[in-house]
Amino acid sequence: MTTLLEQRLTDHRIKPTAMRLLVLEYLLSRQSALGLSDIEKAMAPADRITIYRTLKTFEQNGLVHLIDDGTGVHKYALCDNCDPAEHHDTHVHFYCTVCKETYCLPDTKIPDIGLPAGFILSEMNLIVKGHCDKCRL
Amino acid sequence: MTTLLEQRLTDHRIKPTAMRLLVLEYLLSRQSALGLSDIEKAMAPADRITIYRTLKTFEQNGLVHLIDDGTGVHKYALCDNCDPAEHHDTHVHFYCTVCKETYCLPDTKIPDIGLPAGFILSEMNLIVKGHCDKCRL
DNA sequence: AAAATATTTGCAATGCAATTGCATTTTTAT
DNA sequence: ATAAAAATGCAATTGCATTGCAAATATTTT
Ligand SMILES: [Mn+2]
Ligand SMILES: [Mn+2]
Ligand SMILES: [Zn+2]
Ligand SMILES: [Zn+2]
Repeated sequence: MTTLLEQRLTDHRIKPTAMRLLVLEYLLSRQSALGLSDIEKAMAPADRITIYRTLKTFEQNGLVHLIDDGTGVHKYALCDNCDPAEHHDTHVHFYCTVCKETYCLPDTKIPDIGLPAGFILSEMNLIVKGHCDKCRL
Repeated sequence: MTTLLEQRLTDHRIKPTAMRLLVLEYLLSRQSALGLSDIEKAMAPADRITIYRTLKTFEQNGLVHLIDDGTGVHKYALCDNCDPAEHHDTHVHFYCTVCKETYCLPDTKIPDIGLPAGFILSEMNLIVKGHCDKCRL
């Protein structure tokens, strides 16, 4: 018998170890992007480095994507439907300056940009800061 | 008598010290955004921390803006015409993966984004990666 | 099942860049 | 000239990502 969690890992060619199942389960339970320290706290007393490598494996296999939200801390969020080979997470990310949470906005795509002549685009990262829907006045 | 460099500092309520004049002059001489280490090399053997604080002062007074280009190193570039009080550098930044230089694209503004209901925008940062005009194949 | 191999994990150590504390020097005001 | 304020230089700290390596665990081969 194989659970849904296990299935999700094996679909991305990741062997389902205990740690990996726990991390995946935790990511699924949260709706915002998480930093390594966040996950570390939830997994205590599991080793930080193991979680780090777990997330790296997830990222390399298209299960999570890495978000640079400008805080200096890498955030991780589950991919919607990325290939094990290639990511295609081209959505905007939102950082709430009140609750300090980082959200994926999967339906908000980064618009095309007209670059000066001679500039060739390969990737884009758009991060928006402000107040999230839960932090209104 | 007061030089143009001195004028530019005093216009932003910054007292023109030797170090500050040198850093400003160097920023003017380069067309890409610079990291602290870049400037440090050019100012050798001047102290790194003094340069750091010089740049911080510049930034606080609207003379330079700080760019987070995703490399993990802060980059500094002269502002076009910012108030001493408030920045309004809403342009796109471009990171060339070949020459590793970061460029301001002052004429390429970040387009408006439609956020989900309840999200209030306060700032945006768009960084585009690719090949710059000097690094074509 | 036992041995050999490959993978995963845990701990220690490293590296890198931003940032701060504090004493010293320099500048400005009295 | 003296006192106050600002700028500088050095040392130290912090906070993160990242790697080396040995121990533990899982997988494959005999
Ligand atoms: Mn996302
Ligand atoms: Mn710029
Ligand atoms: Zn919020
Ligand atoms: Zn280039």
